[in-house]
Amino acid sequence: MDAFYAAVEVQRDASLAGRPVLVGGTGGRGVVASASYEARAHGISSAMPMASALRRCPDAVVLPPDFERYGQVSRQLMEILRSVTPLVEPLSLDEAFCDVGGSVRLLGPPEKVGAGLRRRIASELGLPASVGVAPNKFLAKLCSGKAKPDGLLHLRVDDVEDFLAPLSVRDLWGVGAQTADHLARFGLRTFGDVAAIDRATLARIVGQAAATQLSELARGEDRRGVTPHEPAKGMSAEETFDTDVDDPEVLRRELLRLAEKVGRRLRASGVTGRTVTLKVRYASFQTVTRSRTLAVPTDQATELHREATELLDALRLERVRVRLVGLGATNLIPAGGSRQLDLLTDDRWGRLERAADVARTRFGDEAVTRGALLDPDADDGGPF
DNA sequence: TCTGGGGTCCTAGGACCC
DNA sequence: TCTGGGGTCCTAGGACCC
Repeated sequence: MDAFYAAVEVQRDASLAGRPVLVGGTGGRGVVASASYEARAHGISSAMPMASALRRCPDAVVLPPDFERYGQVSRQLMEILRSVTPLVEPLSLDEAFCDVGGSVRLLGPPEKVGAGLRRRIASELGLPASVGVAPNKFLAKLCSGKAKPDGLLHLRVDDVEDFLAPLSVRDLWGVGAQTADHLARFGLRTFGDVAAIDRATLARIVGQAAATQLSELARGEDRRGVTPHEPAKGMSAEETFDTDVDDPEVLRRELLRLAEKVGRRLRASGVTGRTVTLKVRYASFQTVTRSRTLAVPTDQATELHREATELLDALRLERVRVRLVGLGATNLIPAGGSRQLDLLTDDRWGRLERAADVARTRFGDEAVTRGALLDPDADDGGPF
């Protein structure tokens, strides 16, 4: 999808059409998550601080993100894609790979399928989309990027080499600003440069794994299949404060809120996490993580919070100013694997949190809250 | 008004095991 | 008569993607 969040907002409010629209953080430290093409004409791009964006374009309309809405539209989008093939692999809310190799006899050539999808997305969702049609995932993604905005690009096998050779290494999946600079120091600026260099030399520059990947991608080779359902590897939540925090109680309370969020999502997905990670970003922007792997995986906020606060205490912050805290769970394991343990132990926290899930599903997210999260001046930082 | 939030993957060192 | 060679897991950091 093109400028997805901004486009959804424009579709919802026609008075925004033709105007520079920015979706993103509206607080002092917000960044642009999505910018309409009118805003991009002013040099605005996503991830830019909102304040800088507004200096470039003071007339821009700034809207906070509405992820519930984007999620709804995303589900409709994926349904449209799945009407063409069950082999749909979402890459994010607004992007997916579709393997239409098996649908040719039924639906016609892939470029015709792509054009049809664009028409349906425009008429049913009222949103612009771009499509890349190519022999593999990497090339298709590359083409969809080159097709933007609101276009379709079909790359035929015979044209791959000529098409790729002059492209910047920045278009290689996995090459960002840093790696591009690094490659440039060795005279590697285009796909052609990377394709031509021998792999052992490339490995000395970017490491073994990256060398293999970049070498193949630069030649247009990508053997990855389209896989509809990859289980999540981790779940996390983090919060950047409007102003830096040096009060340990505030940090602990924020971690409790984040633990609730992560715990709920673990339970909703039916998984438990064995490794808990604390993330702290200091005012200096230096970022550290500390993690601990548990003997028994958990999906409970109380336990996530306890581990995170222990890791926090071990940092011995001494009122250092903190800009962000985050909490994550990785090493995910399907829940229920250790149900016997629940029978043997007194699982009151687990029952309590599952009951709260049910209440929140029925009565809304605000239905159940921890006492410790209600009054900033109350409590000792412990749960409830 | 300097730098969000949710992810994935890779590297590298150390512990530990056979 | 001072120390091999895997393999796996854990931890911390960093690059990158949307």
